[in-house]
Amino acid sequence: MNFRNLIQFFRHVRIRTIKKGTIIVDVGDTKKELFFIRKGLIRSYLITDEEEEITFQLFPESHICGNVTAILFDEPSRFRFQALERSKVYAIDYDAFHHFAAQNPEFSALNIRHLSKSVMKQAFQRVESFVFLSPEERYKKYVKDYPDVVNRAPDKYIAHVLGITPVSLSRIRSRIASRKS
Amino acid sequence: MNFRNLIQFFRHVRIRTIKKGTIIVDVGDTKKELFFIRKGLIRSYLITDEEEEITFQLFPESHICGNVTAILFDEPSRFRFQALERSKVYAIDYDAFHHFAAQNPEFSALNIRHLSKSVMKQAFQRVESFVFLSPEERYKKYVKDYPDVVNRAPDKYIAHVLGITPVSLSRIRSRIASRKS
DNA sequence: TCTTTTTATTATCTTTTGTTAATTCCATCT
DNA sequence: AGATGGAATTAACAAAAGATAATAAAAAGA
Repeated sequence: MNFRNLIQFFRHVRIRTIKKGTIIVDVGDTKKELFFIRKGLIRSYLITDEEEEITFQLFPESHICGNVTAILFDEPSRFRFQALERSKVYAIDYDAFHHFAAQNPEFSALNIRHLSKSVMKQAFQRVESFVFLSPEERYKKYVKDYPDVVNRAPDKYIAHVLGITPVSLSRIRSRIASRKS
Repeated sequence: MNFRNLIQFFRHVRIRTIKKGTIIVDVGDTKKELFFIRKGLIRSYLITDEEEEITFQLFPESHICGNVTAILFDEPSRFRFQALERSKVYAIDYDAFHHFAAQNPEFSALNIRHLSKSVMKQAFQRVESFVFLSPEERYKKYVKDYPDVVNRAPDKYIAHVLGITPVSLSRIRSRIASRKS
């Protein structure tokens, strides 16, 4: 990659430091923005009619999150994305970056097809975990796959990600613990 | 689209008629093949260690199915794809088609980015249905989204797609029916 | 540090699901 | 039409999950 390209690259990728609690994508946002998480933890969630927040996903280091609804379906975001920790991310404007990456093959490792693959892989594995595993097995798999996230995010968030209630997750945990002794 | 392109197009897209019961992708297959379903119904499933078949997904008309595992992750298929009805499909060799489509912008409506989008949209919506909906609500949504599939595929397949047992699905159905009267 | 607030656990009760098996229903085949 | 096999329903029981509330523990803020 030459110097010219490097400059071009950084025109599309901004480094952002995000304070804990900051909302980086809000419900209704149409901006096609992607975030590569270098440090920190982001959660996506939506607010039900009963004003309850339901966490949909948690994104730790080296994961990609963003306004997928806008990027893929041209619809405003139904989710809100919030930093659970002080985070550092690469903020990427999808359209500009995509256009740029298409003209610069050396960005294949970062290009949009690779991004979609990683996003898709996650989505597929998640569907599989719902179809093939019980809630308890799902929790165990999550702990195995994201050991750090489990220690950094509140259980109530983890529970919703797994499709169960926080109370149920607490019971699953105590069940596992009691079986080990 | 000119005549030359049309010929090129059909070099990569084969029209296949599939007899009921035929397996079009088997466990272990590495061939990167996609199928656009023109007529019929395909199911994907895997076989557990206890020799039990668990249906993962059902694909009716105008849906796309195929060896996504091979295409996205370069891994052999863990699923088997079988025709539940006599079906007609467009069979597409992914690599060849992708290469061809990249050079022919007029195929944008059929190109691989559009295919991935549709596949992704489904995966996302499915994850959401597991996170935000109860089994009963999930079933209702499935009936709404795929009314024809519900009438054409056995309940035991639908149940696994929804992440529940056939017995539980039967109870949900009778529950809904009794509430209506 | 002490207070306040949020989160996690536990308890109680109700509802739902899983499991297994029996029974009924339905489609297919000869 | 009658027999056969698979699918759906129902039953019975155990296990798990949802809902709500009370309590304990932990985290955040002053």
